[in-house]
Amino acid sequence: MPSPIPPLDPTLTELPRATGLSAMLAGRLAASIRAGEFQPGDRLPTEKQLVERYAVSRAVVREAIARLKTDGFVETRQGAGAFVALKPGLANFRIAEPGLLDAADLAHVFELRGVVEVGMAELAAERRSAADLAALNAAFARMEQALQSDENGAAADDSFHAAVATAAHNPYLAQFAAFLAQHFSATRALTWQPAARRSGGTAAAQAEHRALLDAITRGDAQAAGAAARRHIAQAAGRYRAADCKPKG
Amino acid sequence: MPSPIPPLDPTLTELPRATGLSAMLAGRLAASIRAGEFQPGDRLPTEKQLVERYAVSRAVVREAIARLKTDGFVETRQGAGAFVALKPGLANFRIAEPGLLDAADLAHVFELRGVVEVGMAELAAERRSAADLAALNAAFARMEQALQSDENGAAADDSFHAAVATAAHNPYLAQFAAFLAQHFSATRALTWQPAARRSGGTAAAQAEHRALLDAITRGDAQAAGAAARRHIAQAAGRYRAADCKPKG
DNA sequence: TTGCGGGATTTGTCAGACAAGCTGACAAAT
DNA sequence: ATTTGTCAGCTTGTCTGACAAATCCCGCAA
Repeated sequence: MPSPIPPLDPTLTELPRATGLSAMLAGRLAASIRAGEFQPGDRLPTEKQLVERYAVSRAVVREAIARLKTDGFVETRQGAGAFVALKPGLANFRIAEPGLLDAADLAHVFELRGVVEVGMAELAAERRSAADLAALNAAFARMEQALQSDENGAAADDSFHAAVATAAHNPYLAQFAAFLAQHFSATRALTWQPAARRSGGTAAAQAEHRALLDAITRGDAQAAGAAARRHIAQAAGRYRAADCKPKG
Repeated sequence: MPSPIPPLDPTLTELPRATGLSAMLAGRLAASIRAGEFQPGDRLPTEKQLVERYAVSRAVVREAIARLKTDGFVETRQGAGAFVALKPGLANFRIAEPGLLDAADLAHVFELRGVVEVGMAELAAERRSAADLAALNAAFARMEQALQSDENGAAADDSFHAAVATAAHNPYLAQFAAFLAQHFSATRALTWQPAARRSGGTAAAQAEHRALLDAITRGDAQAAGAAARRHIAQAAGRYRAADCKPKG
């Protein structure tokens, strides 16, 4: 008889992982830049000054600076120094950790996701191949079965949205959608929780999935976009409802 | 197993823009991960092994690993080693340097930009304030003046698109649009070059700007989205035409 | 004023060392 | 036989010192 205790969920075991002095220093410097303490083009303190100021070794300082460099906040020139980038943070697009966003920011990110999903649905309707449709139908069928048998269809839900991304035939669009979706895994899990089953939320989401699938199958870009827009809006509504529930 | 990565020789450095040994090493390791030579969850070679294989110091190796860490490709655990992230490269969204994209990739990025710009235009039409409209009209007037007097209106063009982003009242959307637009500064400059003036391309772009401005002023989201879509499509067309021109 | 050293400064790289934390194996205890 | 304690070896994190390469700044000369 194996242990009656199920294995720990790896995603729940890594909370306090603010590893390292260099990460802390990088965070403080980035905060200083964001706060406007250093203007674009300004020179940062030298490594020696930072070593003395924060009482860490030069290795730590260099690692922190390197992190800011890859984040696009600073640029360094050998012999000259480290300078705040002209367009800080525009070298790559990054969003704060899922748990660190307040409600307003989350709404904005959700809206960005909606824009991308709508565009993706329209393109998917125009470009879907036979193989794309097969994948979409398979994922939909798995969600349908999960809905009937009270199983958790979150994985099938993910597969469905991934299939839409594939059908749009644009790897950058798909990668960005996956990047954004990452921040809303809790939302999708919510759709398949018992509370949502009882209130009809799960069935409503599935109806939205069906509308999207039908529009993509017909090749109706406008309808697909509208269906995606409705799906995202409803998901936002369900998320807000669940979020406010503890208050009464 | 033979080394899948050829040794690094600083004297044969291929890309002078990747300043530094650590950047080169980081690029090679990232390429290996993308190529699937290391699967998600796999352990990377230890720092000592990398030091011996590439004949660089441990500082270089550590800086390269640190870069991959902030890029979301690897995670390190003290005492255990460095591991390929479960979802490599999904910690942030990044696009290759403007000069390194081939035509197909560029088209995909352009399409992504179109999706975002359309959504942004729709939201701007719904949310624009009086101040937003004033900024839009000011930028449009500057473009109009540049068009009449044969000046370069690229800066005003940037201001106009930035004003649309502001009017959408979503900082994440605006930041992402700016991030993408970065890769197409050449396209916007193209619109205001003498060749475009003579062929009427500049005037056509201005007409598209006017349609977008009118729709946003009226608060007509659908028309604003359509105008933005047309503007991006035309810009793509102008860009392709200019790109193929040297061939004949 | 302009051009040109040349020393001082700063980042990039190297080397060695110790501390902190993990892994696996072996011995001891139940 | 299973569990627990211990330990040795390995790996990453941090510290220290040094040198090379690139840049900056200031004084000097034409």
